[in-house]
Amino acid sequence: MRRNDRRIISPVRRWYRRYGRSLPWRGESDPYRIILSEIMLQQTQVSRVLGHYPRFLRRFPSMPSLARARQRDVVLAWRGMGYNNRAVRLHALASVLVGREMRIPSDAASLLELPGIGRYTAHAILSSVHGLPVPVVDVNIRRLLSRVFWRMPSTADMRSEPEIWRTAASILPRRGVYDWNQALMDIGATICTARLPCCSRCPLGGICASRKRMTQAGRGTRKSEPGVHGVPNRIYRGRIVEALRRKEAGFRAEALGRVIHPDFTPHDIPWLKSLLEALERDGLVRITRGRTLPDFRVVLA
DNA sequence: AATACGTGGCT
DNA sequence: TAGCCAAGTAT
Repeated sequence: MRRNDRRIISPVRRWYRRYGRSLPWRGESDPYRIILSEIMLQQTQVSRVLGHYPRFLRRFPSMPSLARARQRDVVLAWRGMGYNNRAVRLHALASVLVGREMRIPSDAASLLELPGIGRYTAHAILSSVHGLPVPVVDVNIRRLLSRVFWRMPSTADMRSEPEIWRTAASILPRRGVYDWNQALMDIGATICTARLPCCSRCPLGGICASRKRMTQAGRGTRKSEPGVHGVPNRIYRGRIVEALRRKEAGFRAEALGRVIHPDFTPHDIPWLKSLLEALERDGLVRITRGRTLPDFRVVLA
C-alpha cells in the first residue's frame, strides 16, 4: 500500500460526502466540545453519546464552567455514560487547561500528559482541533484496515495496534485528514461492522482482502472477570456510584451492600470494603470510617 | 502484556 | 439467552 493511493482515497472521500454521518461535534469550532465528545466516545457507541452530549453541554457549557464545578456534580451529570473514571479525569483535565489559560497542547506528547487522554484521543484532538495531518486508530479503523489489507475471517484475528497505526499513517492523504479520519471511522461503524459487515455497500469492496470472507465473528474466548455470582466487580462498582448519585447523604456499609446486592450479608463486608477502597483510590467516593469495620459511611467524592 | 474499568443493545 | 460488542485509558 502506498501513500496517497487513490484507489482507496477517492472512494472513501466520495462515500463520506454522500453517506457520512452528521454528528453534533463535527465541524465544531469550540475545542471543549470536541474534547468532551472524544472523552464520551471512549469505548462508548455514538448512539449512546448522542443522547448524553447535549444534556451535559447544557449543564457545563464551557471548559471553565466544568473546571469551576464540584467533581461530584460532574459525576452526577455523567449518569448513564459508564466508565465513571472518565468523569473524574475530564474534570481534572478542565482544571489543568484553565490553569493554562485554555491553551490546548498541539503536540502529542503534551496531550498525553493530560488525564484521560491516550494515543487515540491525543491524535483525534490534533486532527480535529488543530487540523494537523495525523492518523487516528480506534476499534473501527483497526477492524476496517485489518480486513481491507489482510485476510481476516474473524474479529479475533485483527492485526496488532502498532501495525495498524503504521498502516493508518502509510495511507494518510496529504490534505483533508480530519474528514479522512472521520470517514474511516464512519465506514467501520456503519458498514464494516464487527458482526455483520455489509460488503455490498462498502466503498472499499473492490480492494478488500476480506470481502465476503468473514466467517462467524468472535470466538467466545473472552475471559471471565472476578466477581460475585458471575457478576463482574465493575458492575457492582457501577451500582455503588449510581446509588450514591441518588442519595447525596450517602450510605452506611450494610445499607449500601443491600442496595447493590440482594443477597448481601455482613459476611460480604470485606468484599464491599475492597470495592469501596478501589473507588476511593480512583477518586470517585469518600469513605468516612467509623470505629469498627462495618461502621463506615460512603459518599460521592 | 494483561487486566480493570459501565452500560445497554443485539443476536 | 449467554455472550459479544462498543470513537480507549491507566497501571
